[in-house]
Amino acid sequence: MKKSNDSANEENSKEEPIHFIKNIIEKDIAENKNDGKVVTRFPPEPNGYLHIGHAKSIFLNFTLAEEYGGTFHLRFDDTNPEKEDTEYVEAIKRDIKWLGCDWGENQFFASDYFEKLYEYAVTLIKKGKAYVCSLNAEQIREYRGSLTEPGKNSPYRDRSVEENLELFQKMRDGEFAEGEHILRAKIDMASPNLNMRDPALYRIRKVHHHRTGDKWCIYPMYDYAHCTSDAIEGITHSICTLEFENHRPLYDWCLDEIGTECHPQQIEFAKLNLTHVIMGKRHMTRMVNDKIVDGWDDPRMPTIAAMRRRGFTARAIRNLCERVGVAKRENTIEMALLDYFVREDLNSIAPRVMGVLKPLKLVITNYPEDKEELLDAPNHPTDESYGTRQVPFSKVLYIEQDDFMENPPKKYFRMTVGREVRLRYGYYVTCTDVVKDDNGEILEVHCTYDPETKGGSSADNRKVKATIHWVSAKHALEAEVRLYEHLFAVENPSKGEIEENLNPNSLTVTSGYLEPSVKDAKAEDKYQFERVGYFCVDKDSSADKLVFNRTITLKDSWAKVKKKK
RNA sequence: AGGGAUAUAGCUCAAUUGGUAGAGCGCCAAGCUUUGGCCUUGGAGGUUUCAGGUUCGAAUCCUGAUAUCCCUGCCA
Repeated sequence: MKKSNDSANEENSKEEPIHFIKNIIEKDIAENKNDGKVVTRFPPEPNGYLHIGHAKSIFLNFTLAEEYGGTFHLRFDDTNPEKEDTEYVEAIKRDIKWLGCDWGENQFFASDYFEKLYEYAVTLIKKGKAYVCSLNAEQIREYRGSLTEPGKNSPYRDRSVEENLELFQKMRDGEFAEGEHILRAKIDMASPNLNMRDPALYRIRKVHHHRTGDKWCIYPMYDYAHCTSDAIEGITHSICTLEFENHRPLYDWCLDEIGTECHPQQIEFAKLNLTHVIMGKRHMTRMVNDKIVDGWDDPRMPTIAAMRRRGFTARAIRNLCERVGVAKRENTIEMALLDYFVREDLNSIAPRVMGVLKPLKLVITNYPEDKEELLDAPNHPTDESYGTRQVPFSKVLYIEQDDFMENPPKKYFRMTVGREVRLRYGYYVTCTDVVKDDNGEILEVHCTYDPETKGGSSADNRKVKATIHWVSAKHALEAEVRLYEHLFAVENPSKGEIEENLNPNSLTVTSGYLEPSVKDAKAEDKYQFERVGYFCVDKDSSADKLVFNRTITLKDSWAKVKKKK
């Protein structure tokens, strides 16, 4: 366990890491900007499940508000009814709650502001800063110009305020077909920033909205709805990802021209990427629809729901997000770092049990045929509050196939003929011989035990090199065990070739023998199967059939030694 | 007439604002251990993208290159 006797030093090391957004906020507070208040928000579009990249943004916004005595809002950015659904709203809320970020009363929807946004648009029209354009989509694209060439003005750009007002009202009233007109900002068709070339503010969509129903047939665009929603909520720091950097001038333009009292500051940071996964929503949706994975919460997915099901903890995810920091540099985090935080947290909280995944029968020849004992075993190696349990012991056990070798290499110090090893919490046993079938396959291993070593230690203090785990065959529970590896075999799966880069071993379904103490385990219960890994009860588990997910293996330095040879 | 952003260890980030670069993970060792886990200690690993310049002194300031990412939805 980690210990430090230098309290000052420990205090320092516990401080939250500083980063450029905190610097901005601290400067703002020092200058009493926004009356020294901090209001942040997480603004998901309810059109898919949240992934670990979103988690970083959620933690960032939540902890910033928490740390500076501010407020954290959850606002659904539901301005595109074609893609959005309440199913996603519920899933998103569930995930954010699980992460431990409480938005309290501050749950909002951009769709709550549609009326206000409409009024703002009228304001812009009256100021001559917005106009109804009747070009079709293709024409608008042509008029926009290109990256290297300026665009040209729409022929409808100089419509009168009165005409614009009337047309916009009619758009709202449903008098036009989709695509017939849009409302555009009047900015600068020659701007080098394409977002400023008279961007669309409203489009006609005769679609049912999951919250407003059929009340509206015009819907605001992101650039217009996001800044105004932020302003309405009194957001002080509107944090988003790098790809919105080019949108910031438009964010500011809208609020300046509308003249909102509140003008939040948009700040961009680099989103989190992870090796061995694909996080793009489109691609994840495809993997779900094409049954490459078994749903959004397939434990191999990088979604919050999947990680939860897999057995990762919110704390591990949070520690990762804090550790990787906040910066503007594009980055891809090694999965090994996530693994580290998952192991770190699980090591401290997961009760220990014994389970054998690849069973090999071990017969203790000098142990009485019908004898059974209950052996005391601590549930946690360092935290006594976890208590102890009793594990049944008998003449015939299962041990792990990997824990016996007939012809062991150097440095292998588990069981082999003639060697004494310890059965965890049990006895010292010495292997005497091996029983094989006609093909030479090992069927069972025989050994003798030393009755004087009960509990796993000897009076003469003699050393054994190895301790191996076991399960009493007679008492063992059989369970389905799902073993997971990276979904993709390569670090950076190229997005076009999902199938080609899949890891064929990403899921192995097997069975295992577990000690009886896990009989009543419930979904999401987490254990360490000693010496094997961390496991979590799956939601598919039932009293009749236990199902465990392998969250992650233990670090295995023997595997490294073996590999080097 | 293109614009915006970013470059420091394998990965992710620091560097008190001009005083010869540090941390976590990863990697390699050793110690400890009733988990080959945990824990402890040590080590390797840097032309700070490059080239000039200013300065006693540059990751930091100046000039100029280069590389990578983002932007031409009536998506967000």
